Amino acid sequence: MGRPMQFETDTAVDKAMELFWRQGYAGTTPQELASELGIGKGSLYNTFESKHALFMRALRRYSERRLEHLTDLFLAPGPIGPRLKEAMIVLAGVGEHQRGCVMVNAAAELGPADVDVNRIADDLFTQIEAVFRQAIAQGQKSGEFAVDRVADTAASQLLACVIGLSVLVKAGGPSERFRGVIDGIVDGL
Amino acid sequence: MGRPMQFETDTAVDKAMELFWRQGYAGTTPQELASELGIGKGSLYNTFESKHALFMRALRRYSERRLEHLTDLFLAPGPIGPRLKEAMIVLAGVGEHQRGCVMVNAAAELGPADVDVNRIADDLFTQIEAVFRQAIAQGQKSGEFAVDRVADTAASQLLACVIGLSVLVKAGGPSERFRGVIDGIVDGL
DNA sequence: GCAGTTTTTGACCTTGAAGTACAATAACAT
DNA sequence: ATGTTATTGTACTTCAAGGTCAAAAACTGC
Repeated sequence: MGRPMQFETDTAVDKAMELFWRQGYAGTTPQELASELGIGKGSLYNTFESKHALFMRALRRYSERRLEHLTDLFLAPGPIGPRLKEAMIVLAGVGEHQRGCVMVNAAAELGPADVDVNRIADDLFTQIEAVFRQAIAQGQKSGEFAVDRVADTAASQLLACVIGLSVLVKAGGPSERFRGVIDGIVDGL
Repeated sequence: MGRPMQFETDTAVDKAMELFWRQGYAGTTPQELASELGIGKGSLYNTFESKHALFMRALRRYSERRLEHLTDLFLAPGPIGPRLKEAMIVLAGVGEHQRGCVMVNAAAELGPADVDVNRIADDLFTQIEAVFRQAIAQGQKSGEFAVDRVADTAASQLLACVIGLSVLVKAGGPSERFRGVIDGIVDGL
């Protein structure tokens, strides 16, 4: 059957994601990736078609992770407000050492110039927005939130806010303030 | 006294800003810059120390522009709400062909890895936030906005929202939705 | 243990980005 | 017209990013 692979592909993708997260796409070299994954550059290109392909794979993995986490939160019992706040804190990367959100970084760095990446980012944003919308609707039904707001627009607001916070987090600043913003916006629902 | 310069430095910085805006920092080559400015690479490096220096200069110029515009809006007469909305639309680049905001792009692309750029970005964000805070306070004093919100936190919210919108604008999407978000958040003040 | 197969490795190659040097050129003062 | 000084852009250097490849290594079946 030939020589078995000396490393797990999934683990490698995770590590790559971590590096891209910290350094961005252009700021990360194949050599650095190989070192980080503990493999040779040849293996890297043998396993992943290109740096770009690996990047997209890392982004997709990130999306899955985030959506999984969101779904879990959404299924949990109890008032929805605190869970919304928690979700926003995690998504924006508040308290997570100035990394922000990989997807936001990717969207801002590559933007429309890279249609593939752009599409992945857009998908994630859209799905997060949908989860927010459901959460808001649920909170309105249970009486936790006021019903005088359009869930749709409010969800977009939350999304924009989370994305903005992730940029501010990356630029650096007190977590206190960021939590305050999240509290304020969710308490206002 | 020797030969005078054949191009205006300020105009050149403006054009460079335009290019960086569209293509990002890493995505823009010195050759492209020279072509865009209509000069040779030699002149480029003779006038600006390096690509990085030119980039920072373009970012500073962008900051000045934006703050100037904000100040103008703030000094204008009439209700503050519409002006706030207008400011947010301009800052986020709504309806401006998927470019978003250069500073947000720069902060997300280079992040904490580039302390100089990071500082410029942080400065602009802080100043925009301050203007928002003043505007909100003014609106509260005039009775246009409710007084039950802390102007400080609300300003941070607006800032986060604007930044997030600029990312969403860059990723592409209907301007309609973005205007709706802005209307919603300002009308809720 | 040998054939056949797949993976690993690091040296190697190609390309283009970033920056430098300089000869030619242009504008000024006198 | 002439000397002087600054500007210009081509050509060149350097360096590393991104990717390839041949040879060695690790496995399976016979």
